[in-house]
Amino acid sequence: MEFTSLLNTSLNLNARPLRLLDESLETTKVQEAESNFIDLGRRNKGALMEEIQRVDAENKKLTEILTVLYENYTELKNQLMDYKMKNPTSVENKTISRKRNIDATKTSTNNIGSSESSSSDEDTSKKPIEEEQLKSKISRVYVRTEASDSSLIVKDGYQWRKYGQKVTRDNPSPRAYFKCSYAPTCPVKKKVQRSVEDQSIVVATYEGEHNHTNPSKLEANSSSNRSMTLGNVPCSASTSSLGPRITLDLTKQKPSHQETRNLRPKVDAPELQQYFVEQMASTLTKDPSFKAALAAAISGKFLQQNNQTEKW
DNA sequence: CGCTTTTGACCAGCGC
DNA sequence: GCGCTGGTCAAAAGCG
Repeated sequence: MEFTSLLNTSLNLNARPLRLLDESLETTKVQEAESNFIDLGRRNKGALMEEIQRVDAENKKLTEILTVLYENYTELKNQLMDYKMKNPTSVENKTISRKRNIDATKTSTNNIGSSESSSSDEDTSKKPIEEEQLKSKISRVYVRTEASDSSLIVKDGYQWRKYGQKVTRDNPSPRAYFKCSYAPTCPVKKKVQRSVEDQSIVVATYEGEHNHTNPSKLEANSSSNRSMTLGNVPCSASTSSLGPRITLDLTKQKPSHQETRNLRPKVDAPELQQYFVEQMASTLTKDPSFKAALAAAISGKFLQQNNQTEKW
């Protein structure tokens, strides 16, 4: 995961120069500032450029620190996952029944950060092959939504038909049952329920594999799209009737990260890729600090361009 | 009118 | 055998 290197942490760079401009305004006569704002900018141009360079260097240092922190976090997370894989029995209740055992295993892994189900039983040799195959096709995704939003809808690009809803014992929020309705023969089912720990997180459990292509992919392919590569993560941007869309291909990673990929095999599923993309876009657009930073960056860019045009 | 959602009833597995 | 629980069915209601 090289997301940190892809993140632009320099969004606040322009905040300081703007503030510097305001401070300069206070030291000069207010009337002069109002009558000749641009002239003031010229006089402080040297100081501004120096400040920008200083902030830029500071930003690079912070980016490096952030990168190191994220690498340490990823390393720790991998070690934790590795430990869980090697000691699966430590989180299981051995006395519960086989059917309930599956649910118990799911519940035990019902934490943010473990984005998949990796249930492994001790008596695997006794189980039918079909059940094993079915279990291997169970995947889980976590969707952060508004806690007040009671609709258990997880947009993953496929068409789902709700066929039931049930209140379970271990969770006060109801569990919704969905079947894939895009193809009549598609056996995929989906269970959606809010997390017990965090009501703003919706847990979607997928069972089976789609025997058809993702409808949203067909739509995306039909529209004009252009591809680009951000670091090690290829992605593509496209426009559709629903608005601009950015797609990250999370299946392509560096060879040195094969271990990490093995720990999260379910991310290869196309519906999960779609889900992650939508979540990232949703999180970014909902974040007010991101909007503010983006606005500051854009306004700063305009200010810089104005100074350059004044210069010519 | 056809499709989707809602919701109570029903069924199967399991523990006691 | 009975009760509990999760999962599914199907009729009714809602919606475009």
